[in-house]
Amino acid sequence: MRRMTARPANAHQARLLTLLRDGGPNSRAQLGDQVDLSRSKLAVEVDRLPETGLVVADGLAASRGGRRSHNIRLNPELRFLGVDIGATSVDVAVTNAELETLGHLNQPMDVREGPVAVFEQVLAMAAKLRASGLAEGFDGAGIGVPGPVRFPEGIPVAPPIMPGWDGFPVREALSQELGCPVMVDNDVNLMAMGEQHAGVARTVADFLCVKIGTGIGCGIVVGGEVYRGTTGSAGDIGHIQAVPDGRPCACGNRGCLEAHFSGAALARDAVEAAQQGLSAELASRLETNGGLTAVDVAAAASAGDATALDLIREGGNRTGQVIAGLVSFFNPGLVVIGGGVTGLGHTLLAAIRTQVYRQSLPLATGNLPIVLGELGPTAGVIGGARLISDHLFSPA
Amino acid sequence: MRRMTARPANAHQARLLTLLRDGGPNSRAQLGDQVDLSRSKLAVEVDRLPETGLVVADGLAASRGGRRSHNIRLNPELRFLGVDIGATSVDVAVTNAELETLGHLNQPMDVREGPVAVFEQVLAMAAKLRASGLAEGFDGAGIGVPGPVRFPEGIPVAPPIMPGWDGFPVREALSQELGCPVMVDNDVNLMAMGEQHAGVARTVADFLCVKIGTGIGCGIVVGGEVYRGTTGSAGDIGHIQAVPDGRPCACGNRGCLEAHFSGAALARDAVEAAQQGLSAELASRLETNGGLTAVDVAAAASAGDATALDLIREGGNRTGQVIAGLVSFFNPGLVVIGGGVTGLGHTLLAAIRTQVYRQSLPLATGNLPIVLGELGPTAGVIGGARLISDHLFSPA
DNA sequence: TCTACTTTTTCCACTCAGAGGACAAAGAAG
DNA sequence: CTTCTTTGTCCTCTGAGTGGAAAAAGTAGA
Repeated sequence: MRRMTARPANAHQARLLTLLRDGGPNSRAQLGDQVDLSRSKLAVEVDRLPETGLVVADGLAASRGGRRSHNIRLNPELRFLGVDIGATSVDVAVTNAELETLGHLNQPMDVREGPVAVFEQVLAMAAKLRASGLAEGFDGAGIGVPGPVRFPEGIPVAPPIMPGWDGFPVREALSQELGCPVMVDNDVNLMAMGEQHAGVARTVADFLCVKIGTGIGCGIVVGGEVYRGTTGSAGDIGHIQAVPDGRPCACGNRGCLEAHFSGAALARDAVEAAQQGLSAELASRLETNGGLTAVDVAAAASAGDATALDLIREGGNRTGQVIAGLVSFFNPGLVVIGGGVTGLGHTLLAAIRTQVYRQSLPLATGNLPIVLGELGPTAGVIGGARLISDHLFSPA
Repeated sequence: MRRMTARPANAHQARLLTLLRDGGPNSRAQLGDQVDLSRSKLAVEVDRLPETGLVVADGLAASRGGRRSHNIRLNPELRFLGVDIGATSVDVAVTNAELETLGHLNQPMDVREGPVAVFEQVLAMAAKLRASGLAEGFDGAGIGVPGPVRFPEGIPVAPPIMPGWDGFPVREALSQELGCPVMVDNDVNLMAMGEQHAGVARTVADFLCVKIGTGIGCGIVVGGEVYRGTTGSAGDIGHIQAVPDGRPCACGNRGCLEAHFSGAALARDAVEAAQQGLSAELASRLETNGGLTAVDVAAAASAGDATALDLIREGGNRTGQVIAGLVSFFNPGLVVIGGGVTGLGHTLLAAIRTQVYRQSLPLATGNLPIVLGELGPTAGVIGGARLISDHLFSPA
């Protein structure tokens, strides 16, 4: 039996909830230092907070030189589910209400199998996490899918790499199955929210989060809020033209960034190079595994293989050129690089940095850090938990 | 002697002021229909509004079937000054508090002469407008400059085409000279605000406003608010690489959009074409005027000159490619094209549209209008008036 | 142990924004 | 001249929130 939780009654309670989420257990007095409310008003709101089921008392705090204060904290039994559906694998994690990961599962999986098959898998993984004692049930879930989403309804729209998902009511269906509130968003937005909450972007209001996986996307954060665009497709930078008259892309155009550099493109290029005998390292790996992925290229590169390094550098240059344009346009305070190819590490990062710092104007790049994401594969699931907690911790 | 005006005391008054600005004179009853306040509260706020000096009574309204209501309106004596400093000319206009243009002057002028010379000119133009009886004095001024601005302080920063302006305290200096509040912003942002207030973008929350003049810039509006970026240089798209290893640009790089298409680049290309004997039309104009500008190219094009048309088409293609990338990234609800080259009209627009619709994904372009600005050279000055009115009509 | 000082919490009186009803004022329609 | 509608004013009531006083629960030194 699932406990029922209620949304906060007003903006004050919402603010207190986020303070408890981001700062952990806290005394009433300390909360008072952080919000701008009179003692009396604070007492009233704090007293009412447990009625929502989201907050519980937590004993006495240490003395600060006088009477000891009462601690409160978010209900430690609350559980959020973060789901990050990638093109070729799915991550599912359980967090507590403070968005700390308690358990994390990853499984290979092809999104093209369609929503029904994928969610069967996701639900099985969620059940497994529950069976291992991490949760009795879920109080909310945040789902990331690799394509544009009509955000208010939580429905994917015209996702190029996910045929069969167009119009599928993800939010409603999963809410039914899980018996809890669900929010759905593009996976890059979730990654951005994850890095914002617990990663490198904690203190930046305007930043970009470029995710290079099977495809390429970009989370856009404006004033601390994710920007999704008019139809929910903002950040879809994989099909920006990077090479005039370049390679044909699945979208029908030529020279798209994604056709020249992405997990898929990199793997294809590596196979080609191996077959042409350009790299003994890659050729032997191809023979051993029967195929190559970005991971193989990363390994070959760190073994010093020149061809692998060239592939990474060239891809980084292409990506860097596109990012340079976005930096000129958007003037962010930070650029985060993440996704599956993060394993390519500093070779990739150096190539991207070179292009951006060379091509964008000094005013935009002067104080612009370009860094790898801190959270790796957990960014997405933490972002999912963050998404649903933002929803549940806001007034109804 | 200038009257003193005060800022509204609270958000309700601010809301009423913008309603009066955007909807003109209005009866108390009609205002009541538009705001969500009880009659008593509304009466209190409306009664206090004249204390600010911004609002005056305006007789009785027509009956709506019962007792006639009292009209109020923004003080008809209020005057805002809108100043749009371009690279090669300056526009100065006077508006009333409803942001209607009462008088408008334009003069050629080179920004490179520096802020002192330019503002001497601007003040002379403002004095001329005042002398012609349009204003006794100014209650506020909004200034647009062709480069990035540290917005809160109103100080240009590192403007590439305006040497000598870096760090000049425009806001403070002009506030002194004019004796009224002043706000300063990038000229493309002003154009965006102008088109938002009185032009094609009245109903759109997220849009881009591309201004092609001597240089190229882009105003970015997110959720109805201008987005300025971390250092105020957002929208600086003139130096995005449009042509790999293309022409050298003043910024030190090669292939910048601005180096390939802008008022300046177009004029240069036209001269070159004329000298090479590619176009009799352009050659004769070159001989007559001793030089060519975008206006000549526009005239030649509408006379059917093939070379001129080619120049415009190629420029449009370049610009369209860059815009296509921005559309994929930003997913706007509208793209406005404006600036000095608007005279190139539909040839340019068609080229841009072709590229954008071809290169961006259907989800982003499906319902995306790409249109010419409606206000032409008045967009900037109206935007300036809008900028200062937003400031004056918000609680202090 | 006792005393003086701090910090936290509760209690209470007070202010203020705002809502909404009653009613007066002003006009329309017959 | 009467009846109905709309508009504006007045007055009371409510609920959010503030800030002071005092109680509760500590610490630290004599």
